[in-house]
Amino acid sequence: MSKSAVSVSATEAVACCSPLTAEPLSAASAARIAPLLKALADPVRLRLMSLVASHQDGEACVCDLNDAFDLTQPTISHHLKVLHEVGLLDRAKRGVWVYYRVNDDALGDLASLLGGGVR
Amino acid sequence: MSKSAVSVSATEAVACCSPLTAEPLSAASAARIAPLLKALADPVRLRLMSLVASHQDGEACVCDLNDAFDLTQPTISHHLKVLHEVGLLDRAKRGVWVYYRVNDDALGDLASLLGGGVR
DNA sequence: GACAGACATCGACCTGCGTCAAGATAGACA
DNA sequence: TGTCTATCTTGACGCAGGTCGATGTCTGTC
Repeated sequence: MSKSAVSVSATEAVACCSPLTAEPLSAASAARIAPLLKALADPVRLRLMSLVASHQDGEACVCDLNDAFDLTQPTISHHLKVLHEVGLLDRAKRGVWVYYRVNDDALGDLASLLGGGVR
Repeated sequence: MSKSAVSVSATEAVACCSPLTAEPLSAASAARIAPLLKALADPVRLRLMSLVASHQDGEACVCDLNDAFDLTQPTISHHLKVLHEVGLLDRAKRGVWVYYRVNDDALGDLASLLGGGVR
């Protein structure tokens, strides 16, 4: 699987040479990774990820997230959808409420790509 | 020209903040970090970073980078400028040629933010 | 069955970004 | 000094993306 460009063994990643710096990225790999970064490259979505991740039990209800921003509910819903579509957030509907949870694997892979995460 | 010192220290921008999953990110912190991610959130710039980092001696000339893409030289120059302005790439002009080098601290701090790694 | 609340989707507006062609700048060399 | 080469800057175009108001869908309650 070509995903190896992203999910490189974290133990091999050293401070001096992260996967990104180890060898030239192929155009295909770059095209696959860029959307993940683009999804994170927004202040609102960055805070959403952080809010969800640091929330109790690691998951947060949309109603909680709405209150943290001066934005309308559709806008928050849109940002959550973007994060969900790239795989950074998982969705779970329980009754009337919808809960979001951070996908640690996806986030970890990105960290490995940039700097190796483990130092 | 007097506007050569546009670039900010990417290290300062990130170093202030704890990992994404530890506690909610402030709006100010998110606004500082998002531009860094946005600079990386482009397939061309992702490959440029990778090409520069994995090049001999860790630095690459613009002429080398142009050949790796089906884009015009001004477009490559534009992308390099974006990466330089957020502090992800360092610039050095020697004679006619301009060499770019990856700022490892900036990349490492981004990775720490995403992966929760403590330095 | 009808109503109310939580969340998603749709359509529209406006800003920002990637790209290119053309011109400008700076160092090297005769 | 003048010319050549390598690179950067400017201006313009088209498209993608963030935001909002209005509307739709689903679930639980009376």
